[in-house]
Amino acid sequence: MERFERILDTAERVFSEIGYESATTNLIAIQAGTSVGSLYEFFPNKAALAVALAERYTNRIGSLYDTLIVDEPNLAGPDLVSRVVEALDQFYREHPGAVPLLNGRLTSDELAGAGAALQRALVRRIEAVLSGRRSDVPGPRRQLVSQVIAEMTRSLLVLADEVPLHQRQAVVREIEYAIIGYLNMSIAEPPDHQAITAQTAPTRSPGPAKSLTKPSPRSRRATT
Amino acid sequence: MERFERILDTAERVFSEIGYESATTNLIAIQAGTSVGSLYEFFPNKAALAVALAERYTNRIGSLYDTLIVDEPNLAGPDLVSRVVEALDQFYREHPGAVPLLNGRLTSDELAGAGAALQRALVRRIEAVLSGRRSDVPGPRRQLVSQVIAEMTRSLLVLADEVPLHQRQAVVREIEYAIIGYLNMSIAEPPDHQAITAQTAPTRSPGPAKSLTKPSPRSRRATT
DNA sequence: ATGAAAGCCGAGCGAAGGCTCAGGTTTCCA
DNA sequence: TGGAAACCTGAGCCTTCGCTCGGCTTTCAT
Repeated sequence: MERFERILDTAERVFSEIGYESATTNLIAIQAGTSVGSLYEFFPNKAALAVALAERYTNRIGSLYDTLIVDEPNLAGPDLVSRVVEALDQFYREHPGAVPLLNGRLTSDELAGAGAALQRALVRRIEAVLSGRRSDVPGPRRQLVSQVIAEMTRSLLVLADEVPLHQRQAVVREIEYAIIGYLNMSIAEPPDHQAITAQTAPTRSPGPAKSLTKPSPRSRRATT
Repeated sequence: MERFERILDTAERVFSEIGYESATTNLIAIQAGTSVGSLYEFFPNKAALAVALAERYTNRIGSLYDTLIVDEPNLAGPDLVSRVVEALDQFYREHPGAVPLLNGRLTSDELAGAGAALQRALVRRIEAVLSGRRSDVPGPRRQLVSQVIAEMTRSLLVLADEVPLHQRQAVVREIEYAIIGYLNMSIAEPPDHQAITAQTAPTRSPGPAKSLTKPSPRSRRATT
């Protein structure tokens, strides 16, 4: 195996085991069966290790999306959401180091940028799907909705990752409900042919805002 | 002003300006018009500053929730969501330091615990509201749903905080749609009288999973 | 006025760890 | 086999803070 790859894989393991901050370049080098000196032949500094890792993850996740999204232009929305969310969950299960690295649980500097890059890449892909399927929704709004979906997915997958293992699948399912529910609420099919023409954010239109989720009268408690 | 308070307020400002990691205890002391020595009279170490700050924020946000939630047992769901989300948004606008401090954009150790404590407190409150209003939903599921709502709120408020100022309000509105949409999807009123009796997670029930969000046939693109 | 107790100060100690570079080892051609 | 170029090594340099502590200043009772 190439030295470069071996160092990077070791860094992945060490970071995921003890965290980026606690990991020392010396430890990574030794665990990789080499020395700090050699490590610094390949990586100009410690952060570069994390950045390289983040890029590797980002590329893989990007491909994942492309496989799932581009290849299935006819899949129903909810099914597509399920697929993508479950694939991402699987990816994070297989690469536990990716969660803290890409989702900012570590100090700022160049690392924050790596996580942000992944988010941007995903937002772009979600936006592409939305454009293809819901051209009735104005562009700027599609972008906003894509950002929100990407963020919901990211943060709820982190939650799934933190929750006890036997609850993980349940949380993942909730992510799907959350995304579908949000889509229904925010860019529901126009009531009549093409009613929605508002700009970025329809001042109050999308949600009928009926007293959904309100208790049925009979079950209301006598509080007071 | 008490020395203790002045130091804490200065720490709040310095942390929010240059971040927890970059902030040195010397700088905080000097900016507070005192010396490191005195700072360490009040706080046993640097982390204690952040923890004290986090506790102050947590208490205030807790009260905020209580004011909004406990006092309004009859408000319709969507209106309650609006209120809470907008109040939280306002709080974060007024206390920019609270966002990174409570939402983990900083290194682990005792700080992670502070953010987690806030989340737990909020989950508990959301769960209380849900219990009062939707006693038809099984307890464990209410807890899961509460966790998801708390997490959505947290992460999307962070997004609102990162987005250009003129988009902030739009993102906040999306948070409301997301929560309402999720509630509709995950714990919709039982179709008939009380159909849902499943345990933690109804294997596939909540979402009708019809092809919502699918394009109307006419607008489907010709992507091969 | 005086002494001592309480409070405050900040130079600098010590630990941690990222990174360097002088020297050692290996490779490989002649 | 000689030798030199390429490669590898890790002891330790050097910087950066968190935190301490010996001494200075203020306060206040006598």
